[in-house]
Amino acid sequence: MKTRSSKAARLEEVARLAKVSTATVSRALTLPHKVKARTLERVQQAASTLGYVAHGAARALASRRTHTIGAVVPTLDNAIFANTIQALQRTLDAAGYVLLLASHEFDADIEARVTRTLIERGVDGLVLLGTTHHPDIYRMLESHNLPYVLTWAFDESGNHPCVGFDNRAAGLCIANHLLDLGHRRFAMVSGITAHNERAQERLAGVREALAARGIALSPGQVVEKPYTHASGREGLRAVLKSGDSPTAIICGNDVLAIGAIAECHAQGLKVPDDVSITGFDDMEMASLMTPALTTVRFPTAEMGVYAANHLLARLDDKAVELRNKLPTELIVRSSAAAPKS
Amino acid sequence: MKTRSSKAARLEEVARLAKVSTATVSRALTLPHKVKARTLERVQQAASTLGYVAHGAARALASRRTHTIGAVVPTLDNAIFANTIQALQRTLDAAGYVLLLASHEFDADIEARVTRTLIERGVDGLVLLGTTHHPDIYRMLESHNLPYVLTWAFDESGNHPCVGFDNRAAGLCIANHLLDLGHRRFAMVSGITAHNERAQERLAGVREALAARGIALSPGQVVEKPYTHASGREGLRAVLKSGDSPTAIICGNDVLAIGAIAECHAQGLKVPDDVSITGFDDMEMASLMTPALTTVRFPTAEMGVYAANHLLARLDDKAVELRNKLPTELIVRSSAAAPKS
DNA sequence: ATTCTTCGTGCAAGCGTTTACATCGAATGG
DNA sequence: CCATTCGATGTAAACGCTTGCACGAAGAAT
Repeated sequence: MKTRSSKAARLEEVARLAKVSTATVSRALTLPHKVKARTLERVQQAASTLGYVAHGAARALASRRTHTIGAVVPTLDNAIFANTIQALQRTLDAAGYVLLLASHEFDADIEARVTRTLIERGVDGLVLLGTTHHPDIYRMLESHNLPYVLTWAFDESGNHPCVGFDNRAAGLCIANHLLDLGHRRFAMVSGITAHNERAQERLAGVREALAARGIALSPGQVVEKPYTHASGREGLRAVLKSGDSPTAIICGNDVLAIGAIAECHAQGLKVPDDVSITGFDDMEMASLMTPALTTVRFPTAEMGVYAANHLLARLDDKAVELRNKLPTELIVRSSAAAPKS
Repeated sequence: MKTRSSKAARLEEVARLAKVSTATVSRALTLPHKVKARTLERVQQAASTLGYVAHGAARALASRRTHTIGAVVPTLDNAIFANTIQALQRTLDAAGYVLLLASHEFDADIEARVTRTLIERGVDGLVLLGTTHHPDIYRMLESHNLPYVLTWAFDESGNHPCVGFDNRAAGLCIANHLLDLGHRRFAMVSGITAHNERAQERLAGVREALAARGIALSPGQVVEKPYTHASGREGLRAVLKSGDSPTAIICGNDVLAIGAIAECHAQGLKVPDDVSITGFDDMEMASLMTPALTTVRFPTAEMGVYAANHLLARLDDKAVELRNKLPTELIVRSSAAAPKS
């Protein structure tokens, strides 16, 4: 390997040029109020003429702080996660922190491995997604005494700091909306519920609302699919084939719903005339399509901001609330209407 | 601040437990073939019982390698960038590298600042987007002798390693397609061209194709807008208002095109019957909407993979091609058709 | 004027690894 | 059987910064 950083200036050289000790340079750069104005100026001058850039590893080793926050997400391919990460990154940046990012494509073992890698690379805090995680992850967080926050999650046990939504309430809400429109024959294209309490809760909420009106979802009326457009199409075909010809199809998120609507169009079905379709999340796309999607809005960017602020506060030893449940909101658009006849 | 990592085991403790020196433990963990099988086993056993996790900063300081790659992108809110980043992250992870991510929301000064932050935090290589960057950025790359690669860019000067597409050819291609369909009255809702050679090239390509058939784009027929859905709607209104009632509107990317189509629907205009609309990028959404979007496909995930492999190869001192132009492809769908009358 | 603070700075000891170099025993070749 | 090489391990010096402590000067209090 080539010798790197061959020309990069070190603290010592800045010190020499400014005619002070390395300690003073260090202080001038990180605690400017601790040095005399004149000295500060000399140091800044020297640093800038040498193009000095601090050596993060050395700094981290000595100070035991990396000013880095790690985030582990399933994927960035879903715009809704990307949205949260974008807000997270922006908030961290404003506070002088940097984002170390990893994804695991919904695989718990990969998640454990990449989380370990992040901890190893050195993070001051960690943002996780969901409440269900490999036990190794919690063990590592524990033994490193690492601040963390779970997002897209509301931990009922109260053991973990978290920020999320009430997915069950969201499920209830959308199902009630469809019931109120007059629907009685339902199907659901859910996300994969295994190891995903968000999907579980949404489904449970839907079931609860239907049960309250004496309607049950038979196994054939629920299919589980990964959160992709293609799966939305497949899911729609599957529930249609199952025979009960539902008038309303509740999709596990907007991505599935968009796929489902595309498949309806491909099959010559009109939405919402022939069938009503709903989603969850309210991604930006939801309002732009034709028909515009009826869905439940989750303030995802706000969640990223909250996660960042939560960690920043704890790193500053400020008090913070342990858990935060952000409000969701039913967004009525045109993809769901009263059933015909 | 609380004492962190209080319980985290260090190399020395592993060494003591395994009854070897710290040097041997270090070697066992990073160069397993350098130690005897029996010793290796003892060390691994000790490391695992102590739950040892290496201290990245110390490792980085001593070895002068962080196994971290930085990426600076405009935003993750655009799915098309998220897509590249996802592929980048996945490829890096497979090679044992981690991704440090920053975004700048299309602001050159912020870009310079966050890039500096990434270098400071310690990266072995850097992925940048586009060819136009703050001079400070190139200066820092230079003085730190840092491998980097420009993405979404093809640097004609040949001074920078890069991977990208021929945006001008893409512009030519889509314009010719519309000309071949019989369109003669055009408008373009372009991205902001200042500091963005991708947008510039697309526009230039369109102009070139039109010019070849004796058509010019007047100032009123070109509006520049940020890459957001809302801007797509505004852009559409603007070009419609300009008076020439174009039969074909070329949008600077799919996001603008999606916004433009939504606005057409809102105004009661049929696409493609009343007006043809095209995009660039071929995001997944493009094929799912109604009407499906005619656009130019850019292999964005592939670009992320290439960027990762390029840097990994250079970090291994392997030879790599300096520049790579990935192929683009016209995707004909239903949002563009022959003009009526 | 004398003592007590406070302020600005320097000295030097780490921070937890990696990695030349040294060492030593065993294997190989003559 | 000795000389040479080699492989496995240990010793200890970096790596570039932060920070507790010490120190002297200057201002405040008595």
